[in-house]
Amino acid sequence: MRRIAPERDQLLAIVAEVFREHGYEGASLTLIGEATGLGKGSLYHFFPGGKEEMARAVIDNIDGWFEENVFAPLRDSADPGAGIEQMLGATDSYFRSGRRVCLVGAFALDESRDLFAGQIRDYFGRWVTHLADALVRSGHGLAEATELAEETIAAIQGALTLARASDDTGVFSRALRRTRTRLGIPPSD
Amino acid sequence: MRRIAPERDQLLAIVAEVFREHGYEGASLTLIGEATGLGKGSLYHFFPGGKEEMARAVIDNIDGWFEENVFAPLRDSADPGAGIEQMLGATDSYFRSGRRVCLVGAFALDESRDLFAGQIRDYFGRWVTHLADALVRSGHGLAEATELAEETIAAIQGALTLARASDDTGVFSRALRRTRTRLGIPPSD
DNA sequence: CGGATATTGTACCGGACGGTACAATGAGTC
DNA sequence: GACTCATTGTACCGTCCGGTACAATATCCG
Repeated sequence: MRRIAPERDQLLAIVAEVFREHGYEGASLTLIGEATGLGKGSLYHFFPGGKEEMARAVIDNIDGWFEENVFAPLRDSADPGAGIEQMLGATDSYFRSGRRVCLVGAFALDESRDLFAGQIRDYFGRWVTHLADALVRSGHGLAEATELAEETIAAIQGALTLARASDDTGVFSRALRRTRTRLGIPPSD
Repeated sequence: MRRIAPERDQLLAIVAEVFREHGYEGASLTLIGEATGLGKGSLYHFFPGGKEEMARAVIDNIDGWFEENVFAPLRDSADPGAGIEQMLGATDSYFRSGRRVCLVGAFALDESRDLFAGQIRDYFGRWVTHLADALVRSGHGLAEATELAEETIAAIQGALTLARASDDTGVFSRALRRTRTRLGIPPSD
């Protein structure tokens, strides 16, 4: 019986960082090898499908993290407002207040989208849906909740782009603060 | 005396499209050659600095287009509201209602940002500044106008990401509609 | 121990990459 | 026509790309 190695998460996190910083095309196997300390032999042992499988596993891993730390609070919190606040906190810490970029968002922009279209659509779709659900449960109408949710996720993604473009994490913090206000969450600081 | 070839704009537009679709790394000289119908000889004749100079020229060209069609109306329109409406119209048509991606935004996300950091910061900085100016002239306080401007550009960028991720141009249209409402511009349709 | 299986390092593959060299062609000018 | 200079096609460069092959080594388990 084989154990599921817990280091796999750590490995995927490192690979994710390479994809995040260099994009799908820019993340060469050499870079991935250097970052992980693994040679091609090992890399292809863990990911026989090569680079594409690595990226797919990375997206799945990110998706799982969001499922657990972002979507679950939205879905399961008795108080939808508290769930939304948990989501915003998790989002802020995940993106390191805008110092980190959204890998899925970056993949969505260039041609690598074609390879991972399903996973990308899923990730954003579930984020919007779960947030909209929470908003409905906190009293909004369905149509308004859906628009508000879509607006929120777009605001986060846009703030990441702008924060990185201007090299100013303030952009991201301000975007999150505005989001809290708009969604009726009491400001955290 | 040499004429400034008017075809240069057209050439840059084609090269821009390749960068837009494939990203900086993904846009190979072969792809650029095929799209433009030019061999390497011609390409390196027009851009002795190679791919990097091509990208720089493309960003400059885009910047020029925005200067003329987006920033100028914001700056020069007697009625700031009309200027903002012109900016939104130009933005919608430039991004083809979300079918097209923002090249500068895409460059901002991956490592190619390091090469073009100045140009990227400039592009977004001027966009935000000019919009904030117009908002001040239409009666907002400076602080509020700045936040509103930053929020607007982030909303546009995020909507582009989301539209592309979900393959749904409705995302972009809805974002523009919300922006009009938030900025106090009467809806156009 | 032994044997099986998981993991690794290394050498190698064909092809594409960005870039260069340069001779041939084109077009405008006197 | 002859000179000039812009433009182009082509062949080539060294390097890195993603991927494969495979033998050597760990690791686990009986």
